[in-house]
Amino acid sequence: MKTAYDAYRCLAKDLDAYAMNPEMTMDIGNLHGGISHDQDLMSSHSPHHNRNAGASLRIHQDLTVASSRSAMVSSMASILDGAGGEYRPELSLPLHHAMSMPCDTSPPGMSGTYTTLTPLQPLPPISTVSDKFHHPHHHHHHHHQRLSGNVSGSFTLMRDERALPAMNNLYSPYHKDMSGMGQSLSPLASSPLGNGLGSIHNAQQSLHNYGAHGHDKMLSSNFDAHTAMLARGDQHLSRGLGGPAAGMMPHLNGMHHTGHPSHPQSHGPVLASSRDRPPSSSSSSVTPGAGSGQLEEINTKEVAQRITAELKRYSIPQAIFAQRVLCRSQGTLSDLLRNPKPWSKLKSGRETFRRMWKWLQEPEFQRMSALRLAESHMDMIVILRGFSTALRIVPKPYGRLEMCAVEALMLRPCRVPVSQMALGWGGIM
DNA sequence: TGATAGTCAATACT
DNA sequence: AGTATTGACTATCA
Repeated sequence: MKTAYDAYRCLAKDLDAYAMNPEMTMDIGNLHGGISHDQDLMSSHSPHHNRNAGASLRIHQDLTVASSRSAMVSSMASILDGAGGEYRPELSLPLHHAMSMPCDTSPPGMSGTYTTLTPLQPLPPISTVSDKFHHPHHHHHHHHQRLSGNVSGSFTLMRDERALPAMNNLYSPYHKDMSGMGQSLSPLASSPLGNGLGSIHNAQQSLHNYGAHGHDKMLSSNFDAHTAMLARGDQHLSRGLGGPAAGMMPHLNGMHHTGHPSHPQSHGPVLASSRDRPPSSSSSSVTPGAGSGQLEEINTKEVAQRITAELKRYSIPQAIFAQRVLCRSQGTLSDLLRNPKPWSKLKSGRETFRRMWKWLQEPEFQRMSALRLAESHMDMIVILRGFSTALRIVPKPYGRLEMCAVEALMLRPCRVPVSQMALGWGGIM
């Protein structure tokens, strides 16, 4: 805590200097100038139906009037409180654009390393997003705000989707007993999936970030681990690493247990073969081709079992999964998992099972990306001109402030040593 | 218009 | 805290 306090003192000192120096006094024109890089982004998205839009505006307003240290500091507090004061996952979804975001209607290209205070989007009808869900790789590198450009302004507010300890933070409460639960599913590293997606299933290396040794990491460690992982990016997908996460993938079409004869469970096929289909329902069902993702007949019972197992395995609450992956309520998910209807009897409800199924197929990294939304889209970086320190604001439910070295942020955003990045004080909320 | 499916939100339960 | 249950509501369809 002393370190945290020192960090605070450091910032306070900067802010004091800022307030005392007339030339550094924040001027609203510059303030807006500092943000204007992103105004097109902000205005191009509907802010309605979105409490985080309100949070963004509030930040803007708060910082606009902050002309002294106390005002600034209190603004930070209000940001933290206002943006995340209460956990409303149903409204915290769509700013996350990293890959598998089924609820996201925002245009691709917003999930850059630094995106500024972008309002959230309303949820689309479920039927409109399944394809996006299925092609998650296309939304991950764009609009990287150049910090160096922004720093020259008065100050900069950024949403930080890069640095995210998010994954670890999200899962940190859920890490208990990971080692024991790892046996519930086969840890096969490369599943010869019949749907042609097996090639991406090797790269589930990142699980170790929140696995057996992930839960007790400090924020700073999480930061580093995750950024490193993000930096590796797609390389993950082409490397057969067979890491601890290798057990994440479901077994489809009964092709499972590869290399793991000790697997205690025997799963039926997720995708029903043609002989399993009820004759009455087979007219629109096809055997899934590679990447078809839409027309396959899903073994709902099997999907339900595997989703249940995965949620248990990683201690992911139903509410989180339901909200962020399925855009459904906890009660709905619970019912679907416990009482899955046969595929042939489903109508629009098939979409929900498709989402579950697709989530099961996602590389682990993408799965977790889909689950870490709330924090990632509220993460922000505040950089004050002339300051060497940046504030990273992470509202509730993960509320905290972190201090970052601006230079480090600018130059090596994905490779900053943890020790330089996070001096934050936890437990502020 | 009634039957059915799908979902939510409240609430009970563990 | 997380999960299960349930009544109410809407949408769809015959």
